Amino acid sequence: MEKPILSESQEDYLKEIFKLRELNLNVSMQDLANKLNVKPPSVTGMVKKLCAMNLVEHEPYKGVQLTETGEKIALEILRHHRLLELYLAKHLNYSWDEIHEEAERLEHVISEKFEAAIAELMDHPTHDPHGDPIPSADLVIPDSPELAPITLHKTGHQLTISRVMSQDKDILNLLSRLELIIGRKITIKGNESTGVRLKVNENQYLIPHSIAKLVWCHDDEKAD
Amino acid sequence: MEKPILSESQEDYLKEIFKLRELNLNVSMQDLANKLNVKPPSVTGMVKKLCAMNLVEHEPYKGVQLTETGEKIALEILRHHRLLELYLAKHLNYSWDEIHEEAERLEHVISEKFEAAIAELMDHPTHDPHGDPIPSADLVIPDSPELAPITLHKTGHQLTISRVMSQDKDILNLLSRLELIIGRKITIKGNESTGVRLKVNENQYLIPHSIAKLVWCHDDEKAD
DNA sequence: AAAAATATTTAGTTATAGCTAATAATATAT
DNA sequence: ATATATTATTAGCTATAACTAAATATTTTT
Repeated sequence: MEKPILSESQEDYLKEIFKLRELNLNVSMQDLANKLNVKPPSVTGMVKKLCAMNLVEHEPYKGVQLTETGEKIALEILRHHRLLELYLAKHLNYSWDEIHEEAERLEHVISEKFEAAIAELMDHPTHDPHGDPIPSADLVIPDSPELAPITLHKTGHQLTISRVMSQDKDILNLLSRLELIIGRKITIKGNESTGVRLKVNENQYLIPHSIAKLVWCHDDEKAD
Repeated sequence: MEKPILSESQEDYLKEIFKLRELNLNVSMQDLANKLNVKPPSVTGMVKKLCAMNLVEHEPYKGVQLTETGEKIALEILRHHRLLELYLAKHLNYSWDEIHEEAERLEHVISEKFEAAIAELMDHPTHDPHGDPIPSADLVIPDSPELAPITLHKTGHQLTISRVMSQDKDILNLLSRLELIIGRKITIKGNESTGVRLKVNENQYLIPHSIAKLVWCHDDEKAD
């Protein structure tokens, strides 16, 4: 079965289904409509089309999921996106909060050649600047260390920030002003009703749970 | 007057009108249809739309031309395209014949930030790998030395290849196999009915006029 | 088990940008 | 000046991917 030619819109649907599936158990039409900024009837129409192309399967009220072919395509786009994000940051001096938008547009138009060229140039990286894993050229997602959001880690342990689950400019800006960036070592000082108290480079902050749960860390004191 | 938001298709129309205007005196609907690979009625429709947006002017049977605003946009796209071509060649190891296609897709989606970043990185270049002038950031086309196609130069004079008027893969491949590339010094040995006899690096070739007229040169023996 | 709330689909519309077939306008050649 | 050829437009169609309003199906709550 050769690779079908898809519109950018269709690629976005596949990508979103993949990303939502990683989080939730099932992906509703509503979920998709929200993420893609379209109305539910548009989703019905497109999902129907993708079903006919054997890229997704859909059981009403139970969820949408990708077929093997659909997943391959989603991973391809995700690889483009994440390679591009890293490339923009490393080679074109983009800041953390600028890379997502640009990659979002470029991911659909770069050729295999372009993909290979930047991957090569960066020595086949496995993670992008947000800590998201970059699917390999043969579309396998690399293993990541065992991660959990700050909110689920034990008080007192030293953690390494390894992934940030947001692409929102304002949130990313806030996090980088607080120095809560990939690779930074932090310690949880306390978990209060108003938020989590952190020690970061000798400073202490209280950050709300809504922010804390976006920051995923590795526990340096837990052998695994 | 702020910059209108255009579709990629509309950008392509403006770009083609600009490029054709550089060559011909007037640009017919047919010319546009040919270059853009669409049928004449599609051109009528789109030109009408662009007229309404004050980006082009059209007198039937006399030609289409860009307004000032239209030209600004065309130059912007051309700048994207040519910067990208050079960038792909210099930083991602693309060969001469591969850059055009990729740039054709990327030119519509890169941001001002991306444009500025690669321009900066390459130290604000004035010409792309085909010798085409790159409009400056404020959209002025840089001066080029006085150029003419090989077919119009004098026999015996030493010439420097400065611009190649084709984006066709096969032609570019042929030219690079003959070492007829930007910067190469050549001498015209004779002008025959079958073609032009050239000396290139100790070798001599006879190249057909159809190819010779695509290769534009500067006459090193003529002071200007 | 019925009512209410939520989720999904259907029906019909819009905009963009192409297309073909046929017509009209202009330019060129006899 | 008339006929022919060329160029351009009109009318009407197609596909994609959105949309709204209304209807239907399912799940959840009471």
